[in-house]
Amino acid sequence: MTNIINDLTKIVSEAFEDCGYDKDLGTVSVSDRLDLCQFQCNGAFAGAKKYKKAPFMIADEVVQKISKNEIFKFVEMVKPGFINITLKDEVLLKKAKEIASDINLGIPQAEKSETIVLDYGGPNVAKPLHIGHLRSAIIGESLKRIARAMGNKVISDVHLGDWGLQIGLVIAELSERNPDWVCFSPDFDPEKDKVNPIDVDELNEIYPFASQKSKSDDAFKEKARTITAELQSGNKGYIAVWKEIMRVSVKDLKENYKRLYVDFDLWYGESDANEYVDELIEILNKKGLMYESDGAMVVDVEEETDKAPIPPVIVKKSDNSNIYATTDLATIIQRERDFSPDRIWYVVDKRQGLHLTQVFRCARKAGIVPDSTELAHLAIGTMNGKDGKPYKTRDGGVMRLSDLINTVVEAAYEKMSDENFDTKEEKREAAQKVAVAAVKFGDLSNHIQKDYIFDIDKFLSFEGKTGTYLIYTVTRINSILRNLGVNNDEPAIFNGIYSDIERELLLNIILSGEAFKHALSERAPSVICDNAYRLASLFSTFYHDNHIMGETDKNKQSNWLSLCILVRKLLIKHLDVLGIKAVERM
RNA sequence: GCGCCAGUAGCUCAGCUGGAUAGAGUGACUGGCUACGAACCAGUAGGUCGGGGGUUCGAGUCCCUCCUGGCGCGCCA
Repeated sequence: MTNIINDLTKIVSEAFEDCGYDKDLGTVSVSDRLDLCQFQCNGAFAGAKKYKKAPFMIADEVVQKISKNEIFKFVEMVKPGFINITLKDEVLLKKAKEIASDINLGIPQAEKSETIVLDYGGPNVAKPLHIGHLRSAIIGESLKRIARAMGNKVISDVHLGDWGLQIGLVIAELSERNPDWVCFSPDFDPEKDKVNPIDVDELNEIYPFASQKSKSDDAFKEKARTITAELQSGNKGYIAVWKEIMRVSVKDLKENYKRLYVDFDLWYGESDANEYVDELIEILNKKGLMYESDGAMVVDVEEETDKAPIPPVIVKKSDNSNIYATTDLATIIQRERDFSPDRIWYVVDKRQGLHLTQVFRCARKAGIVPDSTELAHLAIGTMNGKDGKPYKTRDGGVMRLSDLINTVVEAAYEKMSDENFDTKEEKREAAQKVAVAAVKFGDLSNHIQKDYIFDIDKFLSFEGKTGTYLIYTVTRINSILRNLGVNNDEPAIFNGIYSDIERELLLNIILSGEAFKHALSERAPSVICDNAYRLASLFSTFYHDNHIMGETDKNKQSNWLSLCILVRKLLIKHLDVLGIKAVERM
């Protein structure tokens, strides 16, 4: 499956070279003036500087060289030096046919498949998911799917926050509320003693309570710190209650992520890196990187080119317990050992930028990953309220993720009419998919690293550039195919272009592979959102202008049906990598 | 204080390595359902791209400077 932009670039580059110019000038891109042409090359401008020659003269020479190529409807020089290209319709039709019969629908496949560890989600155990967790989860999920769709191996890891002070706080609070629990007794024996069960709702309530308490109660805070340190060094009772917290919490997290169609290959957490901590410390010692400072053990990570001082990274706290930098570094050792990844991506809030910079630098200095392994922080922006500050509900709390989803599901359910469904269950299921589409598209269409305003009305609006519009477009195609009894995967017959809008739609179909390329290289699901919307929007115009079912010219009709089938498949593919499911009816 | 990011239509945002007439959605106004699903389509109005310098044949995009906002800056994650 060849790529049209590459093909054109090759032709134009060779022409530049034949004329005695640098071939790199021949880069062809999609035209930003579709009224003038489909593709353009602006290399003559750069060439003009280099060769001290008027750009139109260079462009003219290049155009002369390629004007006879039979794939062009026309290729021309436009002053002051643009090279404008438009392809013959047959070329577009042939390309569309290739895409329709390609299992990857023209999505370019990696020449060399890479192994990518993708770290996203990052929820803390014992803490319910709130809307602040939405972004990392669905952006990470989408990047995973995009990378896989392009032929890479991706291992996703939820990387639970399960080993730090927050666990110490929860255990401390549990021990104050339930001093009689057997796991808090000094003679606790994990072999024969059974841990008391914990209720998920109580667990969800405890963390914010304990967190608040530690701010005013120093003795309690100290207790939590001690428990954290003892847990990390293997206290049997604490380990047992920790396991119970994990069991309850992970079950709850899994249910929540499942509703969002977010899933992970690995449910590892910070605790899983624990067994690599000694090795980490040994490496840092052996290389002489670690030294004592104010009672803590630290590693310098400053570099000469830094514009601002970067503080050393703390790898052991003064009480010898581990901090998140420790587990993050140990986790890198673990990942390197298990997967030897080409890349490790962290889909994490951008406010952790400094921390990850420190960790990455320390990892490089310690040599725990090869230089060729990319360590990247895919920084995500903060979700703010309409006042520009981190979002709070009316009563000042945080909104649970499950509440957000429930609200949107309800609204979607109300909007749908019963007659489209045989059963209530079917309708409920569709409402769930529509709601996820609305929420995900609403978030993913924003740039990942930019802060954005959380506005529940935006997620509840099912009109315009929304996820709902995309699946609505699919259901309209479904209707036509259903009414005519046409199979979804009938072989494509592209026998002509009967209107300008079809030409534009075909061009967009052919260029969709570029969007995937761009989305992966920029790690930007929003590029997929834009392309999906453009496809759906062009299709809608075409749909309004032409009545497919009533068309009497059978050639035309079968051509249009092929277009419907291909657009449907491609839209579903776009939705799939966004983590959105289409529906038959809505 | 230092560093990073941002400032584009009433609102929310696109704009790829500088290129032709700065684009969407939404809101406002207008038109279109006795043809495949109107959660749709077509159109109108709305912008000195934060201010000021500079580089360039050409700047929303690059450089300098100022203003405004957000975030980060050692034992939380």
